[in-house]
Amino acid sequence: MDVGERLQAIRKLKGLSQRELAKRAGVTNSTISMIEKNSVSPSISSLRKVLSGIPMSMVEFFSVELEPESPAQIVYKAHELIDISDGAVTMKLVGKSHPNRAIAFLTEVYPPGADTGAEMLTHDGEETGILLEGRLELVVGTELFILEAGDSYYFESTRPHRFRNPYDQPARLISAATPSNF
Amino acid sequence: MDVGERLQAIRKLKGLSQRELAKRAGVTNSTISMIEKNSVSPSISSLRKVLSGIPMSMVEFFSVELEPESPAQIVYKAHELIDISDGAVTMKLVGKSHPNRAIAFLTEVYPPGADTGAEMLTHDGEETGILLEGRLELVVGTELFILEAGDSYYFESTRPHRFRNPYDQPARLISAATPSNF
DNA sequence: GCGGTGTGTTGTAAATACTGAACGGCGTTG
DNA sequence: CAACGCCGTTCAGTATTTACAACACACCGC
Repeated sequence: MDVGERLQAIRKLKGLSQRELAKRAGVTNSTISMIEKNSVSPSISSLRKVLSGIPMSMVEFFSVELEPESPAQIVYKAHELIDISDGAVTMKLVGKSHPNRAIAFLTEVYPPGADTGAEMLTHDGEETGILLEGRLELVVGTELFILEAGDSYYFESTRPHRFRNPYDQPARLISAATPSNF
Repeated sequence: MDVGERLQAIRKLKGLSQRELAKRAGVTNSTISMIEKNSVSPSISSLRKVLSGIPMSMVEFFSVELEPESPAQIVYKAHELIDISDGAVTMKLVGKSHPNRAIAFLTEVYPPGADTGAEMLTHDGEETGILLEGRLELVVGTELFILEAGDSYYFESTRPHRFRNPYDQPARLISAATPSNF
């Protein structure tokens, strides 16, 4: 865990010089130099000042991955999505070549009558989505919502939930959940 | 962002006294006291020493959620999304009442000529999305992609990237990123 | 060659953080 | 009520970090 190395890598990634970053951060260039050379261990307040010039949060700073990423497919045509349909509901997952994805991003179609099941779903994480067309019924906890095209939702997946399409038109939506369960 | 308050909350959560934590961490109790009272801003090295006595990483320390969750709105009508538009690009965020959301889920519109800027973006996390209509140019690292309606993408946000719409039709897409930067 | 502008590094003096040894408060035990 | 143990705070001295101002080097235009 090398603070100086991290700072230097991030600074260069942003294309900033020590002086430029120092000016934005409200510290002197020598401070940046010494931090990067690990000849000092900056105080939290001064590191935070430095990061504010990037800008970047403490959490980001300490969790940024410095190693170059492995090559993976980036763009997917519609037919390249993984079909993980469950029963009547059509679900297609974006990013098949990302085995350790953080986000499950999918397009879903609920035909008339489709349902995630009478038993409410509960799992870890958070989920969100937006309805593109049709109407859809969403139950979270004891609350029931009727979603219409353009409506969106966001809730903690630990709350019991259920999706259902009791209408006579298919409902099409795009959703995201984290952490990914697939 | 109150370092002292965080440290005290975490220490008490672990059932440690200042002296006990100090002993495990290899610092003096007065150091802990002053950090908790915010009468000093500890150096990275000493904060790291302190955290090693818990034990806890820097990332954990800065990302721990101290407040209990408040009940939040679940369903949002189209007009209830937060507008975080940046220049020409229209961006609307789902889940305004989730201040500590894990996912940034948004609808974006790139009018003709819109661009995230000549300077490539790099930040923590991963991002994904799907193009609903129009065409959009995506650059990741040294690769250039042309997205068409129905195409999707998925990549690590640490890779320099840029979105641009050089075409004469607006591009509309839905995206998800984690962790949320907003 | 020169002067100008950019880079990162390095002395020194001032500001800040850390240690070690006090202190006062609080509950328990004799 | 003393004596003890543990708690968190405070103070003075020491150690570390920071700002300011130089410095050395590289590049560019003239």
